[in-house]
Amino acid sequence: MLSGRQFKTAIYEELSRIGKAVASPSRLELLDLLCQGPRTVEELAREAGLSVANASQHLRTLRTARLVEADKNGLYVTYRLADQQVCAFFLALRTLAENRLAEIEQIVRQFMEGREPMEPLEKEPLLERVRQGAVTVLDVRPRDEYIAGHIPGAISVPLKKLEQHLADLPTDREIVAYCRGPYCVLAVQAVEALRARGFRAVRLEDGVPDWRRRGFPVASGEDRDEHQGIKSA
Amino acid sequence: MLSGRQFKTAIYEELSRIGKAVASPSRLELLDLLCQGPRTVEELAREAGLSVANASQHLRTLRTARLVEADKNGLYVTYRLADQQVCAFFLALRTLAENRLAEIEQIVRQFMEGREPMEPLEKEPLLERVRQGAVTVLDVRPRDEYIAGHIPGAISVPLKKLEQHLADLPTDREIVAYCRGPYCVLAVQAVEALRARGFRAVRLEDGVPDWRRRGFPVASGEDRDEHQGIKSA
DNA sequence: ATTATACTCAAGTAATTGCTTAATTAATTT
DNA sequence: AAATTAATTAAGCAATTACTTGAGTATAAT
Repeated sequence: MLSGRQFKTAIYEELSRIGKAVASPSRLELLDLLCQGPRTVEELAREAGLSVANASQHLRTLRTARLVEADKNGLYVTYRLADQQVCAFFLALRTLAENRLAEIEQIVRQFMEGREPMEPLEKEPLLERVRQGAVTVLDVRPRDEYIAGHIPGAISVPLKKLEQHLADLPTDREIVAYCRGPYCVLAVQAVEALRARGFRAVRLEDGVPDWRRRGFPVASGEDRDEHQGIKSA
Repeated sequence: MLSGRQFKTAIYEELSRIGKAVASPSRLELLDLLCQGPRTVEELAREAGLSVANASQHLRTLRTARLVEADKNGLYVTYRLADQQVCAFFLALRTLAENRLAEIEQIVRQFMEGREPMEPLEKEPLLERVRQGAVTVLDVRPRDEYIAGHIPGAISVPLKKLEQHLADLPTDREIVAYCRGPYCVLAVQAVEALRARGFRAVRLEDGVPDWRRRGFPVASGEDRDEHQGIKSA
């Protein structure tokens, strides 16, 4: 028979499993990456700047908290979020941090200083134009992440392959680049590269998880070449 | 100038401040209590079963993460959530844990075993009856928490004073008791006491934060004696 | 079979965290 | 002024956590 105190202790102990899982910067980065789609240990480790052994251990921690799941195909172990709710929770944590910790805005400002402003003055109109397909939308993440989920109508142009696709991009039309979310630097670099070559480009801070949270539809799979008349390889 | 890696490291470091804050069972219990309303250090320590010094330290940690704020009136320091969003975040964490960690359900089952079932078979109809005022609703938390926020129409009968109010309670009408939420034992004890005395009583698992999350209105301040014709002291 | 690859596990260590006790500060009461 | 109360802080210790290195396992390629 459990006493009231024992009961509460046991319950909060369980709740803290989730808390402990998100108490590490590395694990938060891994979760953020997994919000983009499933990945192998090696890829996650590389993206997050961790040793493979270290990433593996962090992933085990996340798995014990039941936030992620893994399965093995051949040599590779692919990790993925155990549930979309985990992504929603990550976004809730991120948003809470953004609202409560002024330091975050400061870090972003510090990173952006010296660069030209690349977000449009007003965010809502941009979202509306993206939603209506009134602009050319570039998904500059690695191809796998695009396939796992992307903004409908967006074309996949991984940052690394941007050079090869410059000829296909419109010079007269506004280009909107997005990547994983507000703290991903891929779209920032894409916009810089595009502007340096004379394109009209802006960055959308939202990633697919943010887009989904707004209630907007998400497409998945390969893109079909009907979009904006561009083939991406 | 911040490199991409430095930027990410700094950002995830910040995000982890929130994670670290909720990585401890004691701090989660304190947050849960603060979701009910502002409290002094001593009260929080007593409710959470912590020494005052220990509670004070945990509260400092929560304050460094900007999740709570404190101000001093005379000898007393009153802590409160820095924002309602913090309560929403706590609920999100709790719900995620409930969905992902089967152990929680097991702990609840273990606690409830041997007791008569006190939740109604269907939860939605109960909520509807509570909302319509079709039942007598008892708030069995300490009076301060009732004043900070309660279900409209509920009357304040702190568990400790339940005995004194038995005469005022209806014997023919269903009584619904609620407290802080699903892991608070006050309403469980209240229902047991009421049933032992022949009342028809059920427990509502929701606390005020859960109720608010459903989008239902929350009342605050002293109750007026028009409700159910009962005066509570 | 041997080698290579992707990943996990174990051991070791440095750093951090959690809790206690005791001292200290700040405001109030006597 | 002295004593009391609420809360914070400091010191100290045990427990936990984070990361590295090196070994071990499972699968695939040669």
